[in-house]
Amino acid sequence: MVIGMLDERSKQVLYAIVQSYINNPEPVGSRFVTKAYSFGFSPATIRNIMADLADLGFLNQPHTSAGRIPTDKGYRFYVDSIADGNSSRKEDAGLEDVICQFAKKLGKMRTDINTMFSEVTNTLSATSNYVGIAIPPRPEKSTFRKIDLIKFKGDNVAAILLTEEGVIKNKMFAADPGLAQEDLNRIADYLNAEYSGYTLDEIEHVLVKRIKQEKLLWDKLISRAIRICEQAMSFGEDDIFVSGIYDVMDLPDFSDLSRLREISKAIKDRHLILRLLTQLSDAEGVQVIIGDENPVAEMKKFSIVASPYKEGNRHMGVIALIGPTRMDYLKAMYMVDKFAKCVSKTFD
Amino acid sequence: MVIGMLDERSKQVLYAIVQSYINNPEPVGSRFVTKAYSFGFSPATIRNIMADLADLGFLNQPHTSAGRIPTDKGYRFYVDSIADGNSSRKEDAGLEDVICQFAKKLGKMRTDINTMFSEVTNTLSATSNYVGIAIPPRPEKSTFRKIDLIKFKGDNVAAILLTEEGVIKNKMFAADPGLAQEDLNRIADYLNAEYSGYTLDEIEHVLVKRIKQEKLLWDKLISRAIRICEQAMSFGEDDIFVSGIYDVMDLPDFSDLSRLREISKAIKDRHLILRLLTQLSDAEGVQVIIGDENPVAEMKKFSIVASPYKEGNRHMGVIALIGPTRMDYLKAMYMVDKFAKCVSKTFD
DNA sequence: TATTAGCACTCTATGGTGGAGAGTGCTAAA
DNA sequence: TTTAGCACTCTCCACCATAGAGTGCTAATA
Repeated sequence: MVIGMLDERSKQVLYAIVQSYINNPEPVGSRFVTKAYSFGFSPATIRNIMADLADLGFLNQPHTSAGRIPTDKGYRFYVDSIADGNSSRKEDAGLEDVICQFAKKLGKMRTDINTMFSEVTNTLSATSNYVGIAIPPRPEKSTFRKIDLIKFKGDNVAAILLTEEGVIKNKMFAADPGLAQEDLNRIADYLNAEYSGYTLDEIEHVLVKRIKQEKLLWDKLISRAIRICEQAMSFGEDDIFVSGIYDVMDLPDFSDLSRLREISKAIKDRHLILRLLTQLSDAEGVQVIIGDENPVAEMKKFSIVASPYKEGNRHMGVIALIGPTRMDYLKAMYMVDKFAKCVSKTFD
Repeated sequence: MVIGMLDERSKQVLYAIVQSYINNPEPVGSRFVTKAYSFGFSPATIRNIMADLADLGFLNQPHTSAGRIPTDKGYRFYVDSIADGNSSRKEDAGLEDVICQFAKKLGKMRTDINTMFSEVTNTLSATSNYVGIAIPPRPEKSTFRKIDLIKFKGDNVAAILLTEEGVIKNKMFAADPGLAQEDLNRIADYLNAEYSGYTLDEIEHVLVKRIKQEKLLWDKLISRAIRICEQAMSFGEDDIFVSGIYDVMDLPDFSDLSRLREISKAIKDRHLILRLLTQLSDAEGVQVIIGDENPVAEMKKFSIVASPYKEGNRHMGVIALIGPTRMDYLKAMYMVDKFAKCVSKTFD
């Protein structure tokens, strides 16, 4: 069942069929293959090859007298061929243009990271018609820049945190009663002076350690201060950026509602996506997960094309596209790759 | 064409038909009306009444031999009847429960305003199956609490602004080269000391005035500082919170893709919604816009139920539901009203 | 005069039929 | 090894007939 089993001719036919099906989602017949791609063979020969490919599990038949459509394994072959450099991407001036425009825009844009990432996913999904996803730099991994603690009515305290990377997070929590704004200022000053330059991970580590020490010391005042520090610095799950449910409706693959329901169900649970994609964030270059290869049950009918972006050598997050298994992998991989590189560049 | 034209009996029949159609979206026949609602009349009589109602434009016939469905005008009658207090809302324990739970949750929740509003729209859309929308307090109208200016690489400056109401906004902009963090600190201190308690509107007013004055004075340093103030304080269009495209797919009204496309197109343009709903924010109580009544062309096939929320007597923003014209207006109006009141309460 | 029973009529929805078309697999010939 | 030919299968679509729901109208009724 290895690709090695296929001779050159079979590979070409398989590649052609997958490509054709990606171009328009209709079962591919032997006659069509001979016509559209001029191998020097008759439909009958192609039929034999196709029968073999079906036996090997690369192709499927919706019913006896229909053409063939690729299986997930077929798509996998296609993607691997692309990755091996056999891609013959026809120049798409429009696409180049979009990417070029986007790169310029990112270069000029002076905004916080949130705006940037929603720009990324919007452009991604609008030009690909797939669902664009971006995972911003994990706050725990990013370096502390500044924190503000501000008192609100009813002993509530707002903490606003800014990282070196431009991530701004905020939360509100209830503090001990009777805490004055000056106390908060002192605590904030302390944090800003002491911990600037550390990653949030490291800071939390230190704080937890100090809380333990302090238990022994039993100093009420310091205890209170440290507790507040801890609360102020611990931010929940990060947002992830998703866009393109609207765009995906234009695809023939989602021309019936049930499929649309499935994909929206799949992307509704952001934890799932977060977990899945963060696993990919340590890998190098563009990754592709095709249909059934996906460990997440809800996504076994879709494909994911993802690439990490980096600051220098540090892997920060992931940019991805989710679409039907009948995805234009060539385009998707190209786009995700370019976009990830654009984002990496803005971090340097 | 006034409702006054209808006698009591016609009104009852119309009300019954609209209610029935809202309950399940099938054309309502005369036979059904007599059976389900026990007026003391035969189908033939009801038929006459229905024919009259159709002539007056309250009902429509999909085709000659089908029952009647309400027109927008029919729904308008229904909504007005509800507003007149003729509503006979049957107790829905589940709904009461959701609202009660939600009120408790809001009371306990110590979060920033963003989290609160996404909570609001999520709950709204999940329990109604319509699209939930919230417009947070307009930042220009809210009172300035604190600003932070922080220098980033390449002369970029991050401005983080906090209002009395708990709105946190941030932006990044390019400042004059060579501006040190201390300068920014001084500017921020000045703003915080001088303008705390003013609304952002007022502050901008003052700043613009000072810029004009300063043109005469021609003092470079002050000029620079004021310019930065202005940039730092001017925040773009506000976010609006939208959720429930997923939920809307469960409605029979959107069982075909084209309708789904339409509504997603309609809510995609947030400026449009923002403009539309802010117009409603000065009104009192729950407002209903039905189908064709909507000035926005893209929304003429949908209905909007909206209510402003307030801090004290000041109108802050709007909470709304968008759904098909065949909406459960009774439920939607009830929910939007309650939710708006909940939100108002948390501001006090 | 208002209401109702009866009835013919209209339109939709459903299910069955048959033919066209597309594509296959197999066999036998080149 | 490749190809032409052919029987076979399955889908799609148009067509038709029928059942059913609901109407509008008319004439009878209270």
